[in-house]
Amino acid sequence: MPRSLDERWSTMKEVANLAGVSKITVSRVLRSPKLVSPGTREKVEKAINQLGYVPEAAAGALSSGQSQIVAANISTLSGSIFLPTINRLSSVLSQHGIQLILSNSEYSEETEFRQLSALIAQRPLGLVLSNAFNSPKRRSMLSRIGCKVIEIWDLPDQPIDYAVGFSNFDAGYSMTQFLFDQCAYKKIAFLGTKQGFDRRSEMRFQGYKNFQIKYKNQIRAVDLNASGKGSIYDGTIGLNQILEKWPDIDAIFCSGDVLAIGAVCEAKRKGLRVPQDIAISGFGDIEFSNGYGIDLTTIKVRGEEIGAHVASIIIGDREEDFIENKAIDVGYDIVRRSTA
Amino acid sequence: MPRSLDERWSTMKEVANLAGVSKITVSRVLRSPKLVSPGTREKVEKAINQLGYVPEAAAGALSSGQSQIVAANISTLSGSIFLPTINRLSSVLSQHGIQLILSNSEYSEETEFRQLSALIAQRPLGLVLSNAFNSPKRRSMLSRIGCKVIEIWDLPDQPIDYAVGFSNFDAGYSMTQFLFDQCAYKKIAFLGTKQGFDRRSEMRFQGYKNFQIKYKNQIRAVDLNASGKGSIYDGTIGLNQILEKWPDIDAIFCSGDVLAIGAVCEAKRKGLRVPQDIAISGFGDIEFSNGYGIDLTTIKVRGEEIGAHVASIIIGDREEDFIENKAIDVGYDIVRRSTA
DNA sequence: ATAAGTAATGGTATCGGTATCATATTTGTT
DNA sequence: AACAAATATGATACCGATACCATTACTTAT
Repeated sequence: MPRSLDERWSTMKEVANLAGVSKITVSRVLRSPKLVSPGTREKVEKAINQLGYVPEAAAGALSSGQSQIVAANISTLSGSIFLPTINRLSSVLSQHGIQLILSNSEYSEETEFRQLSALIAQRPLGLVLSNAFNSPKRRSMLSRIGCKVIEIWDLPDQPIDYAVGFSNFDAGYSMTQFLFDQCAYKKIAFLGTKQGFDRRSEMRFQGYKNFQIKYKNQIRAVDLNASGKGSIYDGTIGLNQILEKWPDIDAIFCSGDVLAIGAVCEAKRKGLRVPQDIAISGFGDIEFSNGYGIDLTTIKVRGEEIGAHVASIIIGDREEDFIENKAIDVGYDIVRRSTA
Repeated sequence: MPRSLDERWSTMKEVANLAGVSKITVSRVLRSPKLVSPGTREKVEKAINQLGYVPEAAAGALSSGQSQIVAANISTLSGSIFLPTINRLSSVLSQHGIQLILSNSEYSEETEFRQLSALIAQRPLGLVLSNAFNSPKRRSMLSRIGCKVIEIWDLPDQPIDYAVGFSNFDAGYSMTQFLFDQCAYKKIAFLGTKQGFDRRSEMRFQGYKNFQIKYKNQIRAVDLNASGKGSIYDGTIGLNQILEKWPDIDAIFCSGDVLAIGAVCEAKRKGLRVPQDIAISGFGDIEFSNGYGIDLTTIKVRGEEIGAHVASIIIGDREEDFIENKAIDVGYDIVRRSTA
């Protein structure tokens, strides 16, 4: 039975005394029960239950030089794009008794550096980072950390350690190709926000551009620098800008779903039929892209899969997969719904 | 400068040697610099930078009996309802050098118990719980933990320790009253999911019921037990069930925004005008309630505020507020948009 | 029968900080 | 000038686990 507020938690020593064994035997019961004879194990387990003993992680970490902690620093929590990844990661780790420390740099490099120090102080088993575009300073800091560093959501050319994600360039290229070949839209525009802090949208634009150049199509792109948020409202603005500049386009590839949804709403408001008059596609497959009468054609990112891979890397149950290449490309899916 | 992979991180002792002082002085420079003379402090700081020293949290925690960790166990991450709270909490704590461990019970009591043990092992400064409805077993487990236990998002009758949230009962009552008095809808139905694992919806229903009884209005409620998810699809089903049972109703109060959005879409699909033919309100003010051509009338929960209060409690910068009552009611806002 | 091996357990040092108390120096008071 | 108080620093023990090596009791192989 656990103790009241002002008392201390019982220690391994106390459990050992109660069970009539030594500390180290208690430790073995908890960490490698196979080394302990069934009889002894039972005595110890009984003592543990009786005292409500919960081992102190700090002591174990200090002694073994190994914490049971994984730290994740992600650039944003609000947009909820990382949620499926975090969710899966947290759930798998939890099954292995590993805790997840989450910190959120809110797209600020300075904040990230400060937080990184705090995370290093925990001597985590692994460090998960969503901000895959590394400055040299950041790279050199991270390469010396001494735990598994896993960059997620994007595939940098040279992973610091491991990377799990997909290529935004490919995604941009594929969607353009899909619109052009599969759906037979021939005049495709790109609508995006160039956010200084998130170059992924830019990579998708490069994919679009590359396809267009390859097939000698005209590049029509509107860059919504001003807002930089990719909001629904931006989508409405963007649609109008594009129609003004190129009245003859038949499809718009938006760099994000929220933009796309804004564009769809605005198109409908103007009396345009989607996709007959204008087709619109997005990126991300956020929770609300499907339903609400929107039913967006988009690219689905395999967020959960990323989380599962990250967990595997940390737990170390599939080292063999990484002998050649420490980067895993989980790919993406083009989901055709009714807007394109 | 930090070391390469196979080396150890430098220790406080090494910093002390390099600076020509004792360990404890280094510790003071980091924890209470005011106790150290400026000259010494400078020497030590120089040594810290030179070695790239980052203190080991586990050792500090073990020695002081105080980790710099707060643990949060929330019932779900997917719905993103807790995100603003977690986000704010994490950001304030981070400024104080406190890390947030997040775990997710996925609405399973068994999982929660297992995770709670793992969290206790960290000897956290505070334990934040979203699952405010306590079984006696859970209560007795939690009351002995020995750190600040903070229940969030709801206000239990008897907080274990602290509570920050709002009354779902009041919210249900207020919205019904608002629809009845302010908006002058006289035949109001309630559409909800009774999820065995989340009794908050049920509390809102009780609020609705109480108001209706008080004003001798007929209680019209449809309970979508089957799905239990409160999905968009459930909303469409629910709307039809209600219209079938009570064709003359003029407003529906949905227990959640997603349900409400489903109901709005279905109403429009059937050619009903919202709110003229039927008014619909939700609960939660999720990110997509506003926009998408939905523009839902709903109850906005002050999630960020909850996070801020929780952080204050943990940091302990406002003990005075809690002398009388350890529960903080942050309230909620009724947001009138175009669906009611 | 003896050497070698395995299983089960324990003793002791140690991880890297902080608490506590002690000491030395400086400053302030009357 | 003498003593108290404040400031600055250090010595030592200790937090609660695990690592490492040692020990004992039994097996198994030759």
